[in-house]
Amino acid sequence: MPELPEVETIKQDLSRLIVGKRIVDITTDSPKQVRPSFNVVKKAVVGATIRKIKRRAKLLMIFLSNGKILAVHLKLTGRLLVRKKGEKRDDWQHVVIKLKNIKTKKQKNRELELRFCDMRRFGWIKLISNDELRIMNNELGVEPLTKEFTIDRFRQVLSKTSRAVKIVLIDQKKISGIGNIYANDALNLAKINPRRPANKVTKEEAKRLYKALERVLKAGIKYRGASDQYYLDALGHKGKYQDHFLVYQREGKRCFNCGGEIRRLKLGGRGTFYCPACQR
DNA sequence: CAATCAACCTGGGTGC
DNA sequence: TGCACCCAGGTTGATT
Repeated sequence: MPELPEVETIKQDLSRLIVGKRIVDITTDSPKQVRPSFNVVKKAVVGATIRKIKRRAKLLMIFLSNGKILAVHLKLTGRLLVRKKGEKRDDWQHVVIKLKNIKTKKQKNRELELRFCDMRRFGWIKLISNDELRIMNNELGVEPLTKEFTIDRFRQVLSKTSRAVKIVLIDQKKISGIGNIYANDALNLAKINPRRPANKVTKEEAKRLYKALERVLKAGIKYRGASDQYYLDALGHKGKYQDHFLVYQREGKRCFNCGGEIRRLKLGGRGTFYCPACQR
């Protein structure tokens, strides 16, 4: 599932592959995923040049030369693939943004396609203005791995609620970008039970969790994301963080901290993996 | 405010 | 082989 490290990996790929290219066409067989409407988006983006790619939380922002922004959310099964024109259609390919290199003239192999693929079709591409970007930004919580995310800020977030600490970690309005995989693994690394009320996490534990979050998110980026079934980077390659999962999807296996047996429970409707022996 | 749940979708797995 | 069913989990929105 594309969380912060997966989206960051794609952001790095796209920055290298498509910045400076001009959008010459866009097509879709799933117009509901293009907002506010496919025709409005098409009118706005064709002819524009891609200036910059940014990530905010689990969102990718594609900045265009005309001042507009394409925000992309991959949700559970979205992919953004860069392919050469004419390459074989990808699985679940639903939106194609056709690109041309602005400087070179007749090199056919310079024509690229940015393909939005999405098995479950929960993802979306949305044309937004700078004002709308500001609003989205304000609705999202603090971004981990930035200087704004201090230990004090983290402790303040935790202190404000008695909800389970794992629920708070994945609440995008509190802290943004963390999803199920990295929340589970960070709690294991910090040896904290996912059901612990956030405001009962001690100062020492909060410090451990803060460091654990940084460590698992950076590991996720280093290994170019976690590919279970669907996640691929922009060139269609799998990530490798799944080979380093601490507890996620490791029910019944041994905890790397203490050798205990990893269990699974439901928390906030989602699968939660933890080691009952060392996460208290 | 918090908890629960349906909805948005599709494919993989299971049991009959 | 077919079919009904459940499950995966990011996000929104309705309900309790």
